[in-house]
Amino acid sequence: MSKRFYITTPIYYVNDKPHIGHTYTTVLADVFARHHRMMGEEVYFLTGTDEHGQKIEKTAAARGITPQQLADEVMPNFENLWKRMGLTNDHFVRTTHAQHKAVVQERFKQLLDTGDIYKATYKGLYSVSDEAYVTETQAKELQTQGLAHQLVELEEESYFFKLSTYEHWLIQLYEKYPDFALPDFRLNEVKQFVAPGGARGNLQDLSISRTSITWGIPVPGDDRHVVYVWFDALLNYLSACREGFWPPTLQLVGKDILRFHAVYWPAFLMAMFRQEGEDLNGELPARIRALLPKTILAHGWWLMGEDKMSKSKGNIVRPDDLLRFGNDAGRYFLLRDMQIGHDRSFSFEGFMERLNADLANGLGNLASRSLSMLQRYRGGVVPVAVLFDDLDREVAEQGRKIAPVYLALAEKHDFSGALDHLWAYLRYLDGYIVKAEPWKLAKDDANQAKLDTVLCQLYRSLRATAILVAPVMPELAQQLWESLGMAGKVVEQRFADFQYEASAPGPVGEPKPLFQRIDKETVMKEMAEPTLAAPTAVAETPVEYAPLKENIDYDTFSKTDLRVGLVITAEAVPKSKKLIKMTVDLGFETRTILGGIKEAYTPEELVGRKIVVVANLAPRTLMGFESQGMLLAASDSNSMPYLIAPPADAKPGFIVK
RNA sequence: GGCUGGGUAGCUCAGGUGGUUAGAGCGAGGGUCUCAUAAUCCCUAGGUCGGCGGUUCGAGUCCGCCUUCAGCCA
Repeated sequence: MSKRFYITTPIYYVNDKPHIGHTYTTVLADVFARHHRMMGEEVYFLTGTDEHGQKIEKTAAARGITPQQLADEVMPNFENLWKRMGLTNDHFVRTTHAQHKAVVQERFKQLLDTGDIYKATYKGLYSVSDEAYVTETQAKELQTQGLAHQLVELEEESYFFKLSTYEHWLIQLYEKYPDFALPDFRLNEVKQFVAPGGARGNLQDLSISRTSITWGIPVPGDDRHVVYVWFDALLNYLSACREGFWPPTLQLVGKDILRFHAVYWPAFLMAMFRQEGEDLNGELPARIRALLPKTILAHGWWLMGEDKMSKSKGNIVRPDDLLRFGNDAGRYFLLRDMQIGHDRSFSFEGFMERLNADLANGLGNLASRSLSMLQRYRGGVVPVAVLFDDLDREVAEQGRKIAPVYLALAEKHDFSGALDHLWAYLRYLDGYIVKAEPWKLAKDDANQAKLDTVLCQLYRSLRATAILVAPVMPELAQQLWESLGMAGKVVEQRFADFQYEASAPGPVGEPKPLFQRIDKETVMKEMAEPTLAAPTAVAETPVEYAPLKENIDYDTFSKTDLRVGLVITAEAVPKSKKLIKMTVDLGFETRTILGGIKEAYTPEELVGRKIVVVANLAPRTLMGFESQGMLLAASDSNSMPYLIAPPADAKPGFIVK
């Protein structure tokens, strides 16, 4: 039986709109899956959606539909995207699947029976505005912002998972099997969390149920409770596992959710799989280790410049931006530019430069010139290399090494390094062509054997490249494969069977451009057009409609004095996450106004903008500054604020009504 | 505040255990070839290797302090 490879992505929250982060994780998983299939392994590739929780419940209620209807409606945002991108996930799990619910309930009950889950009272600080419990750190932050009044201490009955029981085994897992979580600096963070400074007894038990939510999986035997997020979500990897594939070989996660995957998740599994007589304070049994995921791989984030992406800054990169030049181009870029584990800033220009340099000028041009010479000088029939000088020998040597080195780097999860290495080789081949000058050899009968050698080596190198990059760029690799006169599907090739010097089967085809060079300036111009006041287009995900407030009469409304204002200066308020301090010209006077829009707008982009101001609002002091008014912005509870913008020719001081 | 990890050419980054003129890719400038997708190839970057001090015959490379950025602290 061949080796098995079970790879997962996190399940994505259905309410989110897919962005480059989701795309990156899932593409990465797809590349791994394809790569391991070409290694001859049996692969099971799982992704899906997380569909429970309060947000879904609320949004659905506001729209007058059931949470399930809402989930059904938005789930395709993900599933269809992956289909459109040609991803090869073997299954798409939803936490609303009956199978999943059954497994969660069954496991919950099991752990209830073993005493790993118990009922108690949950106490914590609850943020009224966020409708969620907050952490100590978050609470402190709110207090420094003067928002302490939003916090209330709340108590509710909850089921707890005895996380503390597994501290010893967890620490052993990290110490003895450091490849359990990668990269190593992320594992360190996990260790610090479980045992800060090596201290024991820091793990607190985990609340895994809620009575305040109804949209979720009922706790077996106590349906006032619903299973809370992580015990529900993480178990998808178990509930949707295909027979015979357990445990997961590689689980991809963003760095933000590593902790849940590297602490809670193995602890849940330890609790489920442990047997009588196994000492929780002794050695971690090898039997248990073998039932836990082999590796959790945490990747970094795509940033815009220094910043995280945010919806209303208009700097969020959507899958379609990435797919603008084709699926394969996007895939290549994601894999080549992101070093796994590290953050990376995205720029559209960098994206295009990478594609031009590597795909058009690099591989595309090399294939084009090689194939064209094979056609022109040898009628498309690939000759056999017979005569080798030092340069040819070196090229052959490099050629034989390219696949082993590439595969070794890929084995270490380093596709960026592998592609980098392969492209260095392609550059080297361009140099080889210039040194060998096949166009001169062709003119001299005495040099025909030498010309054969050069053409043959180029052919072999391209064939190796087509196979190696097939998991990353399946379409482009197939096209190259066919141009080289090879039959069948390149993805059906097996790395182990590959031989650099294998003979060529058939005449090569006409060279077709593998990747069309991008005219950067034209594209940038096109993209610049539609960006106006609204930073991004309307979200595709359903808006969360807040319930209407009670009616008021006209007189009440007319007491509000709304004015057009022009932002003259703007600066971020130090130590505040949200506030920006602005000087606003109201025509008849100038005001200082503070607005909580820092997450959505930078001070620079505010200057010169016209906004709408509530001009007769009593002044209020925020973070030590007096705000003499309030600005108007639109949002739902999911989105960043969108500033309300008067038309360009409205003058400061105009009344808005 | 505690614990990590960074600050190296315009940009993105390499630089095991200290040792001659600090490297790569991209971008930019100049030149070349003509098989090729105005592609290739060659040359060109005068970088106080964040700052100060120390150890050493000799330090991006070790030590201390400072500064700054990022991550984790349920």
